Amino acid sequence: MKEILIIDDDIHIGNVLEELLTKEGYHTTRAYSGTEALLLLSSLKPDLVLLDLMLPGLNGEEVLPKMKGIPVIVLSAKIDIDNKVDLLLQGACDYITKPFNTKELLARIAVQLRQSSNSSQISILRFDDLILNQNIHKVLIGDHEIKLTRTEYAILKLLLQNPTQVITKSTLLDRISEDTPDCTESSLKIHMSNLRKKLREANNKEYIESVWGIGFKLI
Amino acid sequence: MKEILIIDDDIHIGNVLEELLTKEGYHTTRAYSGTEALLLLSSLKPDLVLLDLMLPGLNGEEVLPKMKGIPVIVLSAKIDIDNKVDLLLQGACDYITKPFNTKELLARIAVQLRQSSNSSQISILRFDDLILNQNIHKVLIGDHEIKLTRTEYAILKLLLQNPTQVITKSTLLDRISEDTPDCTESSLKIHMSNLRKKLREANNKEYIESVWGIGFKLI
DNA sequence: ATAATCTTTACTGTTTCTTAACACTTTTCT
DNA sequence: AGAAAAGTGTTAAGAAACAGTAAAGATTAT
Repeated sequence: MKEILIIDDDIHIGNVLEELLTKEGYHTTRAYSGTEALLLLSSLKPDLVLLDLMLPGLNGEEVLPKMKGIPVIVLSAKIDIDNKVDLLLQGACDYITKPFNTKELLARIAVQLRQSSNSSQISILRFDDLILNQNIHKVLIGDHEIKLTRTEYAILKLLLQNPTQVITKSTLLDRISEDTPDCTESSLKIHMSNLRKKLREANNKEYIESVWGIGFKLI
Repeated sequence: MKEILIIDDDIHIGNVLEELLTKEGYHTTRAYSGTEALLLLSSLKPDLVLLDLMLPGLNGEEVLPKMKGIPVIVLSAKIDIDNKVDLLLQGACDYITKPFNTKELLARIAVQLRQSSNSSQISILRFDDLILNQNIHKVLIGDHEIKLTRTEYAILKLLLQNPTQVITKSTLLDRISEDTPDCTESSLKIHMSNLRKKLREANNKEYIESVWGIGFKLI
């Protein structure tokens, strides 16, 4: 889920933004001053920043240069063109004047996130000491590589994407159908067995539990 | 020098834009219709496109999806928010309403060019002792030149752009479809074989590994 | 028109998938 | 409670899918 940092000292506008973005499926964090934003920045690694200009402490113009590598959309009531231009040249990715239209704001956020996601994201799934690296398409336990077939990999990936949740056999079949179109319940059973065997051989440990009559889950 | 393609049927506005951008140090090319723009697109490879919406022939909305990979700023007198939002979601990077402020236009152009140059427009790709120079369109191992066909070059380039990552056959086909429109999985196999052979002959070394059922990656 | 390149066809060997068979466990039915 | 039914876990083996290469015909560029 994409993380958006909202930097605005106006509680009301912040609330509106937070609700809007949450509804849209983003995760949000609030900062009420420039200094607070900078503190948050190191721990939280937001995918995008919404920056109000009029801030207590450090103002927006001073905060902007610190946001290297993260797309920043400036929100402000200021409508001075020169000011707008300066901000854009200093590193802001976009500029929206208040009051803003919510649809447009969401669209501009989507544009920025689209652009930043183009530049190679790493996707690694973990569970306990099990690591699945989707970029290089490898599974590791500790530093031991586990060689999986396409179907086994797809099954494990799905389980790792929903850790501790029970995945029903039918959703499993559904979701791996792209990789293995004519896998049935009876063949799934075999894949499961083979997958467990490989994991067991690597670590002498059980990772996958069966839920009787329903499906499987990680333990 | 950055190349900007101006797509606008209004001679006057086009002239203004051209003068403005030229003064600013850009090189510009004009297109007066959507169809003309598409024709130009293949030969000219602009760094950015300024797109007017009201065009004879293909209109702006129809042209937009064809501009994959090139940042597009839409210029228009239309101020309908929904329309604006649609365009942004369809792939436009920014939207400026006419009449526009020239400083702001220049700033927004600078932002887009800055962003696209950040996202890896490196013209020399390396992997181990393999060097692919996009400027002179050549591949070297050490100082030995490897003569590749267009398709082989496109395949190797894509692999080099994502070193150690697994590239699926389908994305491979997608991304080289510009160079080789009707390449299928079975012909890809042959290109792969030929490419490997050439690399092997040059260095007696394997660079490309197959990931069974998925695709390929550099090792 | 000639050469280069791309796709198709054909064939071999390998990997992976599914089916079938069987032992075993849990649930359900009477 | 005991038997039948349904579910699970493994093994082994044939079927299907995939990878790699060569050669020939089709297409494209020069």
